[in-house]
Amino acid sequence: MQETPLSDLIQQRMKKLSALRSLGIEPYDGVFEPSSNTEEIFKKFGDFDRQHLENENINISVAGRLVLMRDFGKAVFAHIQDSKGRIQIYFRKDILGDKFSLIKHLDIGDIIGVEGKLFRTKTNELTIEVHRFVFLSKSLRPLPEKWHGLRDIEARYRQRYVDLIVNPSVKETFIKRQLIIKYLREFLENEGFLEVETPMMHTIAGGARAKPFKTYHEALNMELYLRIAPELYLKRLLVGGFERVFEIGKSFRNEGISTKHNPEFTMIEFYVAYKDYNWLMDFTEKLLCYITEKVCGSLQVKYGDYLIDFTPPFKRITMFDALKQKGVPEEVIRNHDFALKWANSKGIDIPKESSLSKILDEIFKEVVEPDLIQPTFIIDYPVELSPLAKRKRDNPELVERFELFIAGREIANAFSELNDPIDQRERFLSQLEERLKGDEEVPEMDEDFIRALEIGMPPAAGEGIGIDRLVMILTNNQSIRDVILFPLLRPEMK
RNA sequence: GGGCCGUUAGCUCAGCAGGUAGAGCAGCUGACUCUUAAUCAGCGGGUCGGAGGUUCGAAUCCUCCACGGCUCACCA
Repeated sequence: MQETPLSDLIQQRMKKLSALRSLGIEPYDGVFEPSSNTEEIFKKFGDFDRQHLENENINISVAGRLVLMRDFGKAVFAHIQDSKGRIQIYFRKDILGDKFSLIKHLDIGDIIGVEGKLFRTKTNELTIEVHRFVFLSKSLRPLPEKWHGLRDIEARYRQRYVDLIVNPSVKETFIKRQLIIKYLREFLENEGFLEVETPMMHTIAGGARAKPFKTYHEALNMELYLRIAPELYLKRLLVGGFERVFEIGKSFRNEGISTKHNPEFTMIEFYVAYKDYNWLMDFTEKLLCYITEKVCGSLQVKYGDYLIDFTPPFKRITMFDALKQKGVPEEVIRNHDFALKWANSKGIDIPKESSLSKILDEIFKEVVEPDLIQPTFIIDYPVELSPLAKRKRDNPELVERFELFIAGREIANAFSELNDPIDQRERFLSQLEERLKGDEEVPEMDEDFIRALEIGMPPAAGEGIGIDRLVMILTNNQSIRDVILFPLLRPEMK
């Protein structure tokens, strides 16, 4: 980090720091164990009226950051903030005596401990009358303004610590994020799933189609990739005899950054033996209802201008029917040349040499996806788009796969897992042809995964859910960066 | 990567027919023992993101660069 030249404001604070030291007070060495926190205080004493508090004579201590101060000369009102909230504190000269003069060395942002009597002011605010206070950490850098807070988006991401101090809704979002993951885990554990950890460093970046990050292991003299998905390892565990497994963790994709994409993102994948994608759709509804109800207290959730309704059952429609409903003609769905012509006529960009399935996928993204606001399962995708999914018995050109869309975004992707090793090898091989044509997003052949399938994997259903995107919806945030504590940014210029 | 927009005091923002920088909050000094965006009086604070250019003169106009935002492209 570069050294910022010391501004006047910082120098002022340095002076106060040395003034305290010359008085024998070490502002970083204070020892203080609060007896309570702001949440407890309001929970316990929030209902006590003035007289009741007076009669009880409640002595209490809290620690936190000074966030507001109103100086009246011989009395000072302030608010301190701890992890749970804020409470007003009241310093009086006639109570604190000599120590009262130390208040002039206090700054907004300092962390202090206070002990004293709980009372209510004339305006009826629950307040601590300070009998003793301790410096715990002197703040040398001024915090943003009390009224507008920190607005600058770049500063909010770079200095998330400041953002968290001054913008309460940010803290709420991340508390909710943790709850979402907690209830997700709880639901799966109650359903008999085992949580596992599989490698994040892969020798072959498989399980999805994406450009990986490369890294290097010195001792093994070997190039490695950060995983783009945990899928192939989790399925190895099905082979090994675990029947219900899940993993919550980061995956990494070396692609563009947007309000919906961060290079590292959190995903859950879970796998269930002896079930198929139909079972999984019901299960997904239950899972999302459980989380939404617990975290939001309702199945209806406001997201931007929308009211998302998680009440099951969610709409289910095949990919082709969804296209037809949007006015895509039958012959376009069946015929490559018609499809290409139709896409071009609608101004949809189609990469060169795209197959019919790819063209339909592009049309789908353009025409159908943005309108999938309420939770909707799109089912039965072309086999070519889904190299790890099991074919439908009655139509081998399609696979037993669904994607769940909410608010126009893909939230989950799931399928009945392909467990035929010969079919799997053939699908990898046909993908490899694309790789030879220069598509570096196509993974290399994973021979060990094929070997595992050859040992035998039970029929199973598996699903991946983008946690960040789910958190966005349940916390009403429009950018993925607002649900990731430290989103990736270029380094600061000096 | 393309297009559009932004970057001015610690923070939030004005100022942009080109004339040499302002407010509020925060800070400092003073007054005030029930305020809560406390109030009142006074004071200090800026390489106007960086580098070039045009001009007698640039925060303001032009070019390039950096960082960010939105958007498009990319994205199983």
